[in-house]
Amino acid sequence: MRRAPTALSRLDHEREAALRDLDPLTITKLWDNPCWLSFRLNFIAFRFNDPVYRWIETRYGLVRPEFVVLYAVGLRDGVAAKNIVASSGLPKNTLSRAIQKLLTRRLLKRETDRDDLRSFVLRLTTAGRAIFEETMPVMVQQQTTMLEGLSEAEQRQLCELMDKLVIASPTWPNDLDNQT
Amino acid sequence: MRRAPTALSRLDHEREAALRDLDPLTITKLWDNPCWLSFRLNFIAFRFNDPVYRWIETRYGLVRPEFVVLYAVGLRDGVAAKNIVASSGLPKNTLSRAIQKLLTRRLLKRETDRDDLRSFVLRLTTAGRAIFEETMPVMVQQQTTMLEGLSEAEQRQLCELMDKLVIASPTWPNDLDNQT
DNA sequence: AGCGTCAAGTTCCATTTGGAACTAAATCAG
DNA sequence: CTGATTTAGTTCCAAATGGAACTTGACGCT
Repeated sequence: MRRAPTALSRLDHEREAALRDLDPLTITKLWDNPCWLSFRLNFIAFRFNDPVYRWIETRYGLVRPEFVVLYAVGLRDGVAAKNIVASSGLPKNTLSRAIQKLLTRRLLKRETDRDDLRSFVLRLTTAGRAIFEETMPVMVQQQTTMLEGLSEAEQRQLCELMDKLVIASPTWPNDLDNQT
Repeated sequence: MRRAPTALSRLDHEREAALRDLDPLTITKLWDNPCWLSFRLNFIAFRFNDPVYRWIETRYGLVRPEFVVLYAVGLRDGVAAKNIVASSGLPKNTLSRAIQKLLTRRLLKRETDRDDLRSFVLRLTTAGRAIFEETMPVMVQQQTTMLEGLSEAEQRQLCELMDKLVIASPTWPNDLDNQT
C-alpha cells in the first residue's frame, strides 16, 4: 500500500529503528514526501530552536527577536538593524521593537552612523556581552549533541553542502508570483 | 582583525564570490559563528518557506498553519491533529484553529475515530486535494532550484546526512532547563 | 541646486499567536 | 471496578506579529 520512497536516502537499517520513535506522519514526511529538503530543514531547525529559545526566554526574559539581535551584535560589533533584517529574515518592525527593548534594558547601546544619519551602529553593553558569552556554550552544546551521531568527516560534509546552498541562495527567487 | 573561521567548511573560492552578494552579517554568521548548523538550517529553511508560503497565501488564502494541515493530510490520509502537532512542532491550538478553518472552507472533512472517541480522522475533500496537487509541483520546483548547484551525489549525501539527524532526534533534549 | 525615488527605522493597528485552563475520553493503579 | 492521571482537542485572552503608512535622510538625475 505504501508508495515508493520519494526521498533520496535509503538508510534501511536505521529506518526500521526510527519507525518506533517517530510519529507515523513524521515517517511519511521523511520518506514518502517529494519535498524532502523542506521537511528535514524545518524539522531539524525546530529541534534546535525550540529548546534553545525557550531556555533563553525563561532564563533571561529575552524573546526570540530580542535574542536574535543580541546574538547578531555579539558576533559582529557595530552592525545596523538592516543587516540583522537581511540575515535573519525577521520583519524590520519586529527587530526595531527588539532593539528598543534591549536599549531600555541596557543590554545594547547605539550611536548614529556618521556616514548615514538614518542608520545606527549597534554595540553590546557589558551586561549584554555577559549574556552573549553565557549563552554561546549552551547553544554550542546543543549543536554538539545534535551532531553526535555524525563522524567528523560527515559533519564537515554537511557544513560544506549547506554552504553551497547558502552561497547559491542569492540566485533563488524571492517570489513565486510570476509563475502560473 | 578577523577571528579564525569557526565553521567546518573551507570553500575558499566560492566564498570570495559570496562576499559580494550576501550581507556582511550573513558572512559573519556563516564563517565566524560557532553555531554554524543553526544558522545554515534557519537561513536555508527561510529561503524555502518564505516564497512558498507567501505564494500559497496570496493564491489560495491559506495561511501557514492551514497549509501545514492540508499538506500533511494530503501526504497521509486519515491522520489526526496530534500527528500534525508531533511532526510540525506548531502548538495544538493553532492547528485546531487551522483545521476548523479548513473544515468551514470544505477543503477538509473529518470523522470521529472509532478507536478513540477523543480523536478525529482527517481527510481532504476533492477541493482540498486539488490544491494539494496544484501546490506540490510548485514546491518541488522551488526545491529543485535550490538544489541546482549540487550534483546528484551531493544531493543524496545531504539527504542522508539530514536523515541521520532526524533519526537521532528522539535522543536530543527537549529542554535545557536542568543544565546550569 | 532642486526634485523624484529609494532606504533606514519607527509607529499604528488589525490579526495571529500560543500559554493556560478547560472538557471529555482513555488509560493506569490498586 | 473506581478514582487518579494522561491525552485529544477546544476555548479564552493577553501579548506578539507583521503589513502598511510614515518620517527623515541619502542618492540619483537633469
